[in-house]
Amino acid sequence: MPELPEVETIRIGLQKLIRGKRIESVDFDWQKSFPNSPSDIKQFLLGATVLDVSRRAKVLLISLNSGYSLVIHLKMTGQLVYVPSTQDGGAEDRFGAGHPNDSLVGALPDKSTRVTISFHDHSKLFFNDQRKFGWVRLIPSVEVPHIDFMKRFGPEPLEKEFTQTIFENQVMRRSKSRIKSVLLDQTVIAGIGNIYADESLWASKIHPETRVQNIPNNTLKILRKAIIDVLTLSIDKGGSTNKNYVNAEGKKGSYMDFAHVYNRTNQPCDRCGSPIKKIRSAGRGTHICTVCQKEPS
DNA sequence: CACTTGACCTGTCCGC
DNA sequence: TGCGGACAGGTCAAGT
Repeated sequence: MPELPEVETIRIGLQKLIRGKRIESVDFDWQKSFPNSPSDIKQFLLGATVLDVSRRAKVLLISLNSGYSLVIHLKMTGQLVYVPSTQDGGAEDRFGAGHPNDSLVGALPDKSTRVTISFHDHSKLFFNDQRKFGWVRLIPSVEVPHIDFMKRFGPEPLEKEFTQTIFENQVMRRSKSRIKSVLLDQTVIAGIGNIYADESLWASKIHPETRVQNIPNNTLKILRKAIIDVLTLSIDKGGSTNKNYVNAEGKKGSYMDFAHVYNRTNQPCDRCGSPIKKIRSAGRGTHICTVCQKEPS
């Protein structure tokens, strides 16, 4: 899915676009994408107004004045795209002049649309998901922080709580594991996925298969800073569009233009010029510079 | 324990 | 051009 920077980019967009809007109707195409009962939806979603859009890890939270929140996970291929009503600039306007190349979505709904939320002003929010792994759930807002998976998330890497001490304590909980799998563990740090794990490890010159216990403390300092820098830069660039990520306005992110290893197999390392290699680590495709990132002994 | 595999799904790309 | 297999940003459960 979208990782932290992509979800955050969507959050920023939705906050601006849908806050204060009243939900008029909801349509589904794929029951598993939205498993709540029709009566819950009728009672707590229809007619409700959007209060706020927030994020925890890779989960998006849309709180409503009914006391419920829409909790959304985009997994691998989810998109949340807002389309204004035709009166204030509809699909033709948006995708026609101006930005012909930064959009990936055409007229909506399309074949991957799973849920459509229509607002009172006739604007719409589309939840698209090619692979159907993503989901939307309606949950009482006060219960959201107590859901199992929400409680288990580690610290937010871009919040003050992500101190060097906390970071070291968290990764050392898995001191015998390989660093790449630890970075992907959402209970250690929230929000890092495959792209940003690879980028952070390249930036700190750590081989992904290194055991955490063998990483010196000063290198862990560099790694924490690399994680923060990589995620911050990506949010600044509107996230990474490798395949089908788009923001709330249907537009691509440009972080892939700044990536040093991810999806750059055989291209020269930006530091030393030797070709980037693709290996498998933690069961995932993993990109490294074999010269800069020394294999653990 | 740590780690891998399979499952959830659809689509694309690569080699034959 | 067609076909089979590998692979894709995430996460969970089950097995080694």
